[in-house]
Amino acid sequence: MGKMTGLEETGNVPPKVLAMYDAVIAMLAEGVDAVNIRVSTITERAGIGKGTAYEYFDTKDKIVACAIAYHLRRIFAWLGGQLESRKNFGEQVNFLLDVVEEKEHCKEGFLRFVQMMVSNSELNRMVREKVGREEFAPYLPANVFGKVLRQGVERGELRGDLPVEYMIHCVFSHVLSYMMEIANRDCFRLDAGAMRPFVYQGIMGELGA
Amino acid sequence: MGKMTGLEETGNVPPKVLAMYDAVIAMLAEGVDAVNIRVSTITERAGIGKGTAYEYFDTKDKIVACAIAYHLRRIFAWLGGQLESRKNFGEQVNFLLDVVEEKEHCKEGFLRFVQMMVSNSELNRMVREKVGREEFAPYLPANVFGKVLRQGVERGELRGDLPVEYMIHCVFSHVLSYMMEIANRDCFRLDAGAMRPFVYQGIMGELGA
Amino acid sequence: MGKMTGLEETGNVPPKVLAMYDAVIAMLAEGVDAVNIRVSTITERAGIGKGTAYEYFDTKDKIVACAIAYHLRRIFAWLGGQLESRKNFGEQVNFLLDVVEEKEHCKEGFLRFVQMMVSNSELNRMVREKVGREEFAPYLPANVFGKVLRQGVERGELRGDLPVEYMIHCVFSHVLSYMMEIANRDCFRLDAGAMRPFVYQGIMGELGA
Amino acid sequence: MGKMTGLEETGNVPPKVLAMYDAVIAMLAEGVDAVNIRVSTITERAGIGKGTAYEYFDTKDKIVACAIAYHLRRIFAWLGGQLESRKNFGEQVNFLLDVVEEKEHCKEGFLRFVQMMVSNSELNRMVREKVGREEFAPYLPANVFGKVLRQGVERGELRGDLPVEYMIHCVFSHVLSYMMEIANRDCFRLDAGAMRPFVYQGIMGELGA
DNA sequence: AATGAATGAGTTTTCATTCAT
DNA sequence: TATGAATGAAAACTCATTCAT
Repeated sequence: MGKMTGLEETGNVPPKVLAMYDAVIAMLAEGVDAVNIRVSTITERAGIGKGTAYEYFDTKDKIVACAIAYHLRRIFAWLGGQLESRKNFGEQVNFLLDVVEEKEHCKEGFLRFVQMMVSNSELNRMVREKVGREEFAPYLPANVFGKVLRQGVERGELRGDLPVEYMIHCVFSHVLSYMMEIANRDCFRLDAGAMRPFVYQGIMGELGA
Repeated sequence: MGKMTGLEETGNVPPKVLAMYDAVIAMLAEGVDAVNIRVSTITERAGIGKGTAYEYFDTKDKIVACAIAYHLRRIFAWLGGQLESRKNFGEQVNFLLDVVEEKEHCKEGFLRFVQMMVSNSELNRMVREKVGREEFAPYLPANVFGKVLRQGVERGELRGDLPVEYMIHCVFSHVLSYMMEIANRDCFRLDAGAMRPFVYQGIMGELGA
Repeated sequence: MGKMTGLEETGNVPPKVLAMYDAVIAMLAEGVDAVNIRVSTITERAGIGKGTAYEYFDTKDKIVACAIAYHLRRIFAWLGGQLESRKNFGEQVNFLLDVVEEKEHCKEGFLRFVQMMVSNSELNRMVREKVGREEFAPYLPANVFGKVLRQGVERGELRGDLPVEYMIHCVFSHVLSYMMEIANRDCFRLDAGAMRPFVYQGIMGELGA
Repeated sequence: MGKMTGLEETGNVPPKVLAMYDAVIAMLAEGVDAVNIRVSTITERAGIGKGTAYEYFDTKDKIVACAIAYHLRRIFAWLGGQLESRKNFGEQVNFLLDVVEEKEHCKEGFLRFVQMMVSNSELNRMVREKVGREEFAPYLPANVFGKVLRQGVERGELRGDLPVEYMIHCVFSHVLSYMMEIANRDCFRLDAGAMRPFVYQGIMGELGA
């Protein structure tokens, strides 16, 4: 049988593979370093035999890389859906800042995405390769945000004279830094909470019509 | 003899330890995943015996963590010095964007810093612990940027009505995202180069007097 | 799979484990110090892969401790069987003294037992822990000798007015010292051989009816 | 300078060597396995430099073997002196049983002696070699006990018709087994305490005039 | 397709010993 | 003589991968 790519449509993923993905994601969320995840732990937690992992994947790294890619896709698909359900850009930004303040899976996905961007590890190179493929495009943060921003311009809420690329950059950079500041107060020595209104103002001031 | 911490003053680091740090940093720059760095490789490249590594450090992870902490300190000390030698804020921002566009050590240090912020791996936790100590404070990006921004306000180039914390956030987020966009065109699908003027404008427009 | 304890019933020990036990015992008999036995040597001699050892045991010390416990049980089970097949106490004592004079496995087991009693090494503590368990009770020298002595009393060959505990002590102490004297003529400077009749008389004189 | 043998007269041992011997003996008494004693620990506890150990000894094993030999000599010299200060054989036996019941250094020395007798480890072979030399003869248990026993015969307290060798055997075996039974109740499952009068009687009955 | 016992290459770490000072 | 920094050989242990069932 052909091996998995991590880019399959949700419905197309065999249940055992799904169980493996879930096991990997759960361990990452528990703070286990990706490189320290063991095949035996994955298969144990997935409730399958160790050999079975090799029916679906060639190497351990591919298991983890596919799991991460699958996870990122799921997260950003969910994020896109959520954003589109908000009625105006202000609410959308607030929602993003909320997401970034909570501890859960979405924030974790964001951090994972950044990590993938800035790390040269073999594993992250593999994930980048997957995320760079055409199938993944609709779930790239650039496109998720881009869609939202274009709608904001169309609705007349946002300035029309800025390239959409820069608007994406603007939202992404503020959200990312805000998340890092919250996550690492010690290293930033900023009062992240008190800064939220400024961050909100910063985005709206720059992009608002 | 006491073991190393990675926070020693530059002059206080024994030459063999310095050679080890250099070996680690070189490998990281070559794209070797931190977790795949071998003690035997470090000592070979440092030109010392394998046992010697354990005279100065208890474990391999501590070697790598100290090397990274030492590297970050050096980079941000250098960056601070460079920024202070520019005569106005506009030049300082341009310098930052230049730094971020080049391929070399400073950019690498920035990426390493971000990676440390967003990763939960045991190694990065160790680095965070070091970077969070009092001795490191003057080299934290927050403080390096903070100093520059306060001077800009004093010189009347920058708005005085924003909390310096937010100003730091603003510079840091633009610079960081710009760097990520340049490094990963595939994932962002932005024309990073064409965006530089906008990034510059974004920072100056928000913070300028 | 569960790890070995060294107290499994003979039939329950997987063949690879048995091969490891045999390798350990053979090396001990060859005079290799327990602490100098290498995992790689054990597995080589057992004809299995090194990793396999760790399928059945957590650490090297556990391999050796289990092998010794298994060996002691086998030896004392054999000794008990042999003693019971002799028709009277005199023959039983003679058999014990014979055993102690020969160089082979039984004597080696006896010495191993004594060593375990008088040494505080981590390894010997582990063996003591195993030998102190309920499953091992029937093979403890105290019980092996106790059974024989009680039968001697019942048959009217031995005095009935001594506590069986002391009778055990009496046999054990004579046999043990006789063995040490034979093994270390230099340190005792006794003519061990010439002493055998006296040892025999000592035991019989004290315990005989 | 010539290296140490462990058989030097007490007054002839250089103070640094004495400090090393004490460090070794202390560690053994603390339950550290002889083979796990490290040169660096010995010299640290002795308050000397690591290299200094090699001024006096060729190898680590020789350090430990000499320390044990020195210790045994000191213990059995002390024991001989103590025994001779008791006025009759009954008191001497009682003294021996007292010694064996206490937890301290003398008992430890006895156990060490037995361990040396029954173990084939390289280290114990080295100690045996030392203890077998002429200089050590006066301190061998066989001779220490032999002297006492001969005096008992001369005083008419003990039977004159038994070879002194067997009398030594008799005392040694009872004392040794009693000690082992006390130290390892779990493995012997005897009520060692209650047995003391019988042990005393056993020795006196067999050897007494 | 699914399994898990078996494997051994690869890595960290220890520590006796050396030797320049 | 005394030292202790430097060394590297040697050993335990891990875990991805295979393959017979």
